[in-house]
Amino acid sequence: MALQPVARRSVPDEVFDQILDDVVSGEFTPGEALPSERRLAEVLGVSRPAVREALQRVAQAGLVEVRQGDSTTVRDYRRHASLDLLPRLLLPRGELDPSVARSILEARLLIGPRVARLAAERAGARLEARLLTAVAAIEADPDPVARQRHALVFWDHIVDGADSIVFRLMFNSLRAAYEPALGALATLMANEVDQVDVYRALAGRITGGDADGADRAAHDLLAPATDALLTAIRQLEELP
Amino acid sequence: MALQPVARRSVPDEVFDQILDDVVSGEFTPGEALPSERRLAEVLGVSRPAVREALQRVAQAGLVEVRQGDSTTVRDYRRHASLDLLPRLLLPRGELDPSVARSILEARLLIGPRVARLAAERAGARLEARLLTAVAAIEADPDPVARQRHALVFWDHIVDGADSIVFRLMFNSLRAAYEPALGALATLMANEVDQVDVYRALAGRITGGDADGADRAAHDLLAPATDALLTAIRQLEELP
DNA sequence: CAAAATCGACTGGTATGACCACTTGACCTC
DNA sequence: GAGGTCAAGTGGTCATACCAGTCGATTTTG
Repeated sequence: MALQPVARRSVPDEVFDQILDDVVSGEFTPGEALPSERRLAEVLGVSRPAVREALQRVAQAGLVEVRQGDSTTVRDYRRHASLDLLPRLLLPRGELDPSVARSILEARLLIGPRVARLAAERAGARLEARLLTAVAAIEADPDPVARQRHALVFWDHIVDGADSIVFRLMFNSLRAAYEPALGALATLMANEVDQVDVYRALAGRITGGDADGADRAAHDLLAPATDALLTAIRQLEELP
Repeated sequence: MALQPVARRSVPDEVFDQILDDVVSGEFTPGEALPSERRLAEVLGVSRPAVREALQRVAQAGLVEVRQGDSTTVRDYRRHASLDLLPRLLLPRGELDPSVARSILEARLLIGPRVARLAAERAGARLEARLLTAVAAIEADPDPVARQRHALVFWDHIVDGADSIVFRLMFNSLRAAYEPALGALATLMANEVDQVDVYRALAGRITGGDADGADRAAHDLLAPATDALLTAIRQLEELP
C-alpha cells in the first residue's frame, strides 16, 4: 500500500470548492443571488473572512459577480468562465464527462499540429535534446499513466518552441484539466503513448525544421484517440 | 467632455494588480520569495487581510505558490498561468505588445475557421436569426470600435453553435483580452469589420450547414488582419 | 398623482488584534 | 552524522467593530 501525502485543505479552499460545484452543477442558476457572506459563514460554520476570500476567488473565476451593497449574483459560466474551469467540467464527481473529453480531444487535434508546425518553423534543432530526452522517457516507462506524464513534458517543450504566448497559456490550462484525469483517460490514451516511433518521428520533423511534416506527424499521433472517443460516444448513443 | 463613471477600486484589487504587474514585468523572478503578508501590509499601508485576499487570488492565477509556514514564492507564469493573464500581457502599461497581438491573431486564425466549421455542422439554421441580427448591427454602426464589439457578439453566437466547451471557454478568455484593446486594435481591424458582405457570407455558410464553406469564409475573413500585423512587425524589425 | 428625497435594513468592504498551524534553520544530544 | 528540540518567522483562522454602497419602502414636495 503506497502512502500518499495528506494535503491539508484550507477553509477558504473548501468553501471555494463547494460554491464552485454548486454553480457548475446548476444548484445555483445564472442571475440567482447567493446567500450573504454572513449567512454563508453561519451555514458553513466558518468565519466571514474565509467566505469572503472564497467568494472573491469564485468571482475571479468568472462564476459570480460581486457588487458592494448588493447580493452576489451567479453568472453563466459558459459565458464568463475561462479554461481554468475545465478540470471541474471534465471530472464532475470524479467521473469523466464524455462531451467535455470530446471537446478537449477535438481542440487538441486542432492545436497540436499547428503548434508542432510553429515549433518546426521557429525552434527546430534547438529542441532536439529536450525532445529526445522526453521520447526516451516515454519509451523507458512501462506504466501508461506515467507515459502520459512524459508525453505532456514532450508537448511542453514543443509548445515552448512554438513561440506563442497564447498557445503556451492554453497548454497550461489544458494540462491542468488533463492531469487529474490521467487515470480515467489511460485506456483511451494507451495506444497513443505506446507509439514511441511516432513520437520520435514527430521530434525528427520538428528538429529538422520540416513544418509540413511536423504538422502531419502530430495529426497522425493525435487523431486516433479523438476518433476512438467519438466512436465510443456514438456507440453509447446507439444503446437503447 | 464625456463624464465617465468612476469605478471604485477595492484595496485587494489594487494589491492584486501591483503584485501581478511586478511578477509579469520580471520585478519578481521565478523562485524568488515575496515579502511576508505582514511586511507587504506594512509597506503598502493596508491591512493584512487585504494582502492575504490579493495573494490568494494571485496564487489562483498561477503566478505564485503559497505554502503555510514558508514564504510565498513566485512561479514562472509562462508555465503555470492560464489564458486569464492575456489581458495583462497584451497591454502592458497601456501599449500593445506586438508579439502578444501576433500570437492572439495566429490563434484566432487557427480556431475561428474550425469553430465556424463546427457551428455549420452542429447548429446550422438554428443560428440564423442571431447571426443576421449581429451582421445587421455591424453594418448599422459606423464606429470601428463599436463594430468590433458587434463582431464579438457575432462570434459569440458561432462559438455557442460549435458545441464545444473548450472553444467556448477559450473564446471567453480571448474576448477578455481583446476587449480592453479594442481601441488599440481598431486600425488593424478596421478592414475586417468593414467587410459586412464577408460576415454575411460566413453567416450564410454556417446556417446553410456548409462546413467547408464556413471554414473557408472564416479564414478569408480573419486572415488579412493576421497578415497585416505580421507585415507590420516585419517592417518594424527591418528598421535600423 | 408623480417625482424626488429620506430612511432603514441589508449587503459587501476594511481594519485590528488575538491566536493557531506549519516550516525552517540553528543548536544540542547521542 | 543522524535525530530531536526550539525559536522565529511564515501563512491560516477567527471575532469584533466599523465603513461604504444598494435597494425598497415610506415620506415629502410640487
